[in-house]
Amino acid sequence: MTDQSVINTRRRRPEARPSEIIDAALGLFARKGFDATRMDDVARAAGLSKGTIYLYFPDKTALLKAIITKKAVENLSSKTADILASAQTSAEALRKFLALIAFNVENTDLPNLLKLVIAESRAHPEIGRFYLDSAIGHMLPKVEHIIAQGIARGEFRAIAPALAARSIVGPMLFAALWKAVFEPVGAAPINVAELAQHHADIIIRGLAP
Amino acid sequence: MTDQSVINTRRRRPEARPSEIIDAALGLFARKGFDATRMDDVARAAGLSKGTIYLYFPDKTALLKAIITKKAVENLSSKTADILASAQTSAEALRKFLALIAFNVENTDLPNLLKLVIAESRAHPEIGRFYLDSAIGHMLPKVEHIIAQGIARGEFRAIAPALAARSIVGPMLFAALWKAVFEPVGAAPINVAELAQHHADIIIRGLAP
Amino acid sequence: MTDQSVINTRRRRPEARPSEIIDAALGLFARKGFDATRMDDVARAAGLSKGTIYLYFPDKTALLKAIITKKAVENLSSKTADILASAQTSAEALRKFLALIAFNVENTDLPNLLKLVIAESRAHPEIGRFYLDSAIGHMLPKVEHIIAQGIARGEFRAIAPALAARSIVGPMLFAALWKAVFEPVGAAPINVAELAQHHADIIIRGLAP
Amino acid sequence: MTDQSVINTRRRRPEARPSEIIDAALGLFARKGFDATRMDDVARAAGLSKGTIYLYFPDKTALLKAIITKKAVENLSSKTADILASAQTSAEALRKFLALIAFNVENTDLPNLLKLVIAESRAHPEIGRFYLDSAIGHMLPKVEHIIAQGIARGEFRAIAPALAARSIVGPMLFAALWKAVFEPVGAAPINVAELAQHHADIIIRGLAP
DNA sequence: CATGAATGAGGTTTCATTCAT
DNA sequence: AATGAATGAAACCTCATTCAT
Repeated sequence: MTDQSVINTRRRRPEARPSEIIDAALGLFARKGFDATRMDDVARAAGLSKGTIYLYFPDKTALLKAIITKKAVENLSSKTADILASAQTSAEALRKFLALIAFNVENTDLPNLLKLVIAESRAHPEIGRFYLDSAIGHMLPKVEHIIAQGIARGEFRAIAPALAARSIVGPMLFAALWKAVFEPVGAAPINVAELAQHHADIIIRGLAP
Repeated sequence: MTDQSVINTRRRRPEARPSEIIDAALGLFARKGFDATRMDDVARAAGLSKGTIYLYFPDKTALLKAIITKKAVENLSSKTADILASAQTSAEALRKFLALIAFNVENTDLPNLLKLVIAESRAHPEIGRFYLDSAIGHMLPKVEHIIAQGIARGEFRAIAPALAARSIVGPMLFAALWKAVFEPVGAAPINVAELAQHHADIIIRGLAP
Repeated sequence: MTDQSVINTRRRRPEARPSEIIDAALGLFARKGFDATRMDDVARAAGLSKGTIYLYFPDKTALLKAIITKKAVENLSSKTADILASAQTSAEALRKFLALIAFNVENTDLPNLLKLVIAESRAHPEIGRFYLDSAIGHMLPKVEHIIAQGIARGEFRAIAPALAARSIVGPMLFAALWKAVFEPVGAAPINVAELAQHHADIIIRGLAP
Repeated sequence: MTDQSVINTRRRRPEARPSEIIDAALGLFARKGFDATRMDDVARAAGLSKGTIYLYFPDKTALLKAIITKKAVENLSSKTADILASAQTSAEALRKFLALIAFNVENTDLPNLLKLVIAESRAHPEIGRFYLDSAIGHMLPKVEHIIAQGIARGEFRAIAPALAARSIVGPMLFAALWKAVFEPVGAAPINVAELAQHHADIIIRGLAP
């Protein structure tokens, strides 16, 4: 009708800017890699001009860090807690946990995020460190806790929870990288949910007293 | 001591040159990443001048491919076959296989190679494809074969070998990336051999009829 | 003589930029040759930095092509048509045409442009082709037309217009290359206007019935 | 049928080496241009190794100069003199001269040599100067002499020999460049002998008293 | 004489970052 | 706040030239 209807860049809630930029950038970084993505590409994808990005992020690396920070926390399922709490047995908790990870692997940026962290952590150690602290540092203990609880309840035999946890999440890492790295170059798609369920079967039997 | 000890690089081309360059490059690519490594760095690390590299490799990408090719094949344990053949039971084969992978993860370039493949496969899809075909395409079938054999022998219950194989190798992938990605940024070192053994325990019990 | 007089190159992009670059480049390419001219030289001559050139031309070759395109068209005397139209006789048209070419040889970039085309057409065949199509492809037919008209009018005897045309323009080519190639290395300057007039005399007599 | 029969590089008359190199180089310089020709290409074309060239020529430019020197002199028809001497009239001399040039344009390296000189004379002024002195400096005076003689004999009207000479050779220059520059990029081939003859007709009529 | 492996200076091009508007 | 023209450092790669054999 009037100018009102024109989506004016200068009028859009500017508080949302950083988030818009981050989303645009993750898409590109994940698809093309950090180095191969130009700041110009990010700007265009965010509907802004190159210079504007620098009003919100001091440099390209800061943008990468912001992405990891935001997405790692987002994926860091606040849901996890709820879902686990609702499980009646440790075996059920394990199944639900693996199903949740599988869902994230199949439906979120998690695989690409992981790939990004792996690829860039040498050049930007803080990235690796941050992901280690926030994402992994939160996940592994939860699994270890499930195991320990299962042992305490007599559901599982006495094994080392730290090692078992890695036995449990390893195949999910496998699935994530398969999706992010190998499927794009022609590997047969993997059914992550099925793998998670099958893996849970083996593990739960393997942990039985 | 004397001039004798000075290695003259203008000596006649040793057949070993390409291999020397590859080794020097893998170290740098793994430590600093492909893009962040300058051809000059590679040259210096190999004790040569920049131009000399180009006598053996047409460009930087070719060097990367050569590394993957050589190292993937090297790590592609010709030993695997022998070792597996010597196993009396499928369970033993599984243990030996995991121990072998663990050994490679702890003592060879495998983790760095893997990280390199993951990091560069988007920019250079042939790299990912090649690794998929050569390394992974050889490993997974072997594990699947062990499982299938175990089922046939009545050692294992009837499960899907393809899925079980991923349950088995997943934690080794976890270990490799832990070493290559997270230990360098401060994560606690992982005892891969122990993890492998522990994982084998769980899996073998989990597969029991 | 204050800061006012300092031209700020960070000013908003003037539409004239490409033209400024082209002019600067032609001077250098003609003086030093295409290969021997560094993009840095062009940039400095245009009062810009190296990178800026690439905002307007994708690469060095594109710059060369743009020069040829612009200058060939510029020299492609739109005037030719007018001037020829005003001639009462074919002989007069011939004289005027030769005088016009002579003027261009003495007062425009034509000789240097020609030299550039000759020098670079092997490495960049499109350059040669383009010049052939645009410059030469327009000039020769005009001359042939004058001849044909002269024959039709009975001013000239019946000869092959295509061959006669080459007899007519040849010495102008000679003059252009003399100026561009040999005068710079010490040859005695040539009076092109005089040569044109003298040549017209010979030709017109030579074509008389 | 002993080693004798084996063409041994090290045994071939080494006095001929420079000449062999020059011939190989001219072919390449003419076909690909001076800058685009690698010393390696020259070496291979001459059946030698790169280093060997440097035993005969101090650098690439020296090789270019040697080519111009040798070929300019070769084309500098010692024959010209004889042929001209045999002419009964100045008109006949003119015809013979033009026919000779046409022959050279069609059957020798002359066009490519000319193109080479034009292309390289700015970067290597001695080249241009040398060609000016030797080739052109010998040719033009001969033509001027024919004209002067014709005037003296009453065959031609009184015109300026220097200017007339340029009217005469111009179209041959045109033909040479047409062959070397424009035919390779798709121009219709020119019949040089025919042009020479036709041109001679026009000129001789044009010079008639 | 001849070789060819080795060198390293030098040029084009890219792109993160700056800054006048 | 936003723009986008301008910058210039940095990196790949080429190839004339050298020199140990």
